[in-house]
Amino acid sequence: MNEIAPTSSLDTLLSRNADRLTATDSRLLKVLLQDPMRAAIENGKEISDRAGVHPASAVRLAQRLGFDGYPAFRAFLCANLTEGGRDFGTASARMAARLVRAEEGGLLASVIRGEIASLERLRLMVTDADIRTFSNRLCEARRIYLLGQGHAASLSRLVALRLKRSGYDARDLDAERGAMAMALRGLAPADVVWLFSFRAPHAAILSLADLAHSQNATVLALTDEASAPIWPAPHHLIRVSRGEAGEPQSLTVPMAVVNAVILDLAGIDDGRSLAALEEYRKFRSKLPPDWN
Amino acid sequence: MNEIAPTSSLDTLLSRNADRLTATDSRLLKVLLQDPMRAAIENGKEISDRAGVHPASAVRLAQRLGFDGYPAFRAFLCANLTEGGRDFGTASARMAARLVRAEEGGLLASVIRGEIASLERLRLMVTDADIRTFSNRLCEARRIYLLGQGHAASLSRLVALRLKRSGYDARDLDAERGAMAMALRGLAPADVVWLFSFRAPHAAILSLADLAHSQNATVLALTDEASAPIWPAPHHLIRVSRGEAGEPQSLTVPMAVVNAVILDLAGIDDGRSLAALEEYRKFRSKLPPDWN
DNA sequence: TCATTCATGCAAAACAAATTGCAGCTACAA
DNA sequence: TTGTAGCTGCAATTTGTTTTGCATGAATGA
Repeated sequence: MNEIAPTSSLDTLLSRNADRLTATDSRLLKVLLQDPMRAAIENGKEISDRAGVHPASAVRLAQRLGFDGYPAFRAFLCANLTEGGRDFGTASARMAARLVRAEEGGLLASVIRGEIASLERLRLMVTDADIRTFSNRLCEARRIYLLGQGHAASLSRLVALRLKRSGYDARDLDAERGAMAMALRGLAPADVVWLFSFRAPHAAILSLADLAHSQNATVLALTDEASAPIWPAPHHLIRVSRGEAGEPQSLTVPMAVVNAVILDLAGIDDGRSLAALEEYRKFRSKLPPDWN
Repeated sequence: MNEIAPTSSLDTLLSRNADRLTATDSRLLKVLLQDPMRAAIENGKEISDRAGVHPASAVRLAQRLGFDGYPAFRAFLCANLTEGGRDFGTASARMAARLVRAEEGGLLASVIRGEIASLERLRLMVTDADIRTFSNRLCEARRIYLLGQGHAASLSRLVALRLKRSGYDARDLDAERGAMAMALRGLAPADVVWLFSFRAPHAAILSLADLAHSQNATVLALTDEASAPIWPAPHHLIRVSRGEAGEPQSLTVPMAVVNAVILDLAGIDDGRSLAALEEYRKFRSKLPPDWN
């Protein structure tokens, strides 16, 4: 059997063989193209059942298109799907879509609308009890380790800074790349590890979750809907939506969550946060004004 | 076999059975969670091969999680993947949930209200023309240097990351602490320096403004009302209010501004941003899933 | 009208995946 | 040390999927 050039797409493949395709093939292709994602997941029998044709026809279609057999065809579909990025809503596609929509009432207004809509949705997805759980764990923690990757790293950095100013021993592990083993040396059951993940979790996140579990430390996680689950499962998880309406890259929603947690923390830690903040302010005012 | 409630997510499923899971299960789950999409496409044998365990272990994992067998588990993964991506919960369900929670004036609700109020005020303080000025300068820039201190550093980090992904030569100077002289070596009139300052400007901000002026580079600044003036004065300044109503430490408002700028940039740079984002996505999809 | 061609379904065979009993192994407790 | 429980891989079995030979029937053209 002749082999399929890895670059050729399903479209070109179909148009090249358009004349050779039969009525049954069309029925199959109709079903197949209607939901390529599903087609990539199912096997030949399921597809042909859905198309109302015999499984043998699926095999013959694959062969007519130049594949060795149905499995080879399915593999091709999968490759097209994951690489070709059918993967619903790519970053650039979403940005483009947004550019179009931004017409009405100006760009900034549209961004603001989106952020507000995302915040409104947050109200429905997270409860005060979720916030309280997080602040309780932080309050009890001996030390707090924070880790995020990519955009989430900006957030973990911010949280580390604010927790430090509130008198907590917080460490942003992203700031200690390359010396992470050193930083994590003393990870103990009394410690809390707080993970931030907004897409597929980076290996470092999973490794840290693993390590934390093995050391019996408490694991908190703040993720979005797009994020794949973290394993081992965190002890406490807040999952927010950064979706559709909002600017997908924005950290507005997760930032609102951490703001609420840090604020709640100040309410339950018997003045520890407030005292530390006050002390920090005083200390800072004594320094020459150009110090951090 | 007990059946899986259709609502339960993989997360809850895993945490519910966390204690029953074995070392082999973890190896499987690690592989599986690293690329759930791929896992949903592959069969039990392929997954277990990739995890380096016997196919039987994949079957047993599925059974331990309460499924009849591996195929049932895979079906569950697929359902999670296709539904999770889409809008879960109907509009009416969300409306109902909202009515229940609308009354309570909890902490999170008040944080959200504050953030929204701040965003509303932003609309009045900044115009699309301001945004456009920034995006124009960025678009023309040969190279973009970013600097923020304290909380603002989280923002400059985020902006640097996003500009880089949009195909611009952006450098977060905070990441190069100690080597700043090195990083700024080639600062030229064609360059843009973007400063972020939300309180009294740190000495480094002022020095950089000074240096940029002496080299005839363009200086942009994003500050808040509390910030003392930057001197020499930046060529373009956006000043936002993070005040009273909102959580004063929050970066929501300045982040909305940078989101708008980056979005506007994509609209005026003739596809440069969109092409770079697309290329980045493609490149990324070719890497093993645990790379950043 | 008849012969040829080709698409299709059927069913059997070949192949691949999933499942399960079994035995070896390890960890832990008595 | 010995026993027990439980995890794991192997291999045989069961179950499911894919492929192919064959028969049917429809369409085309001589």
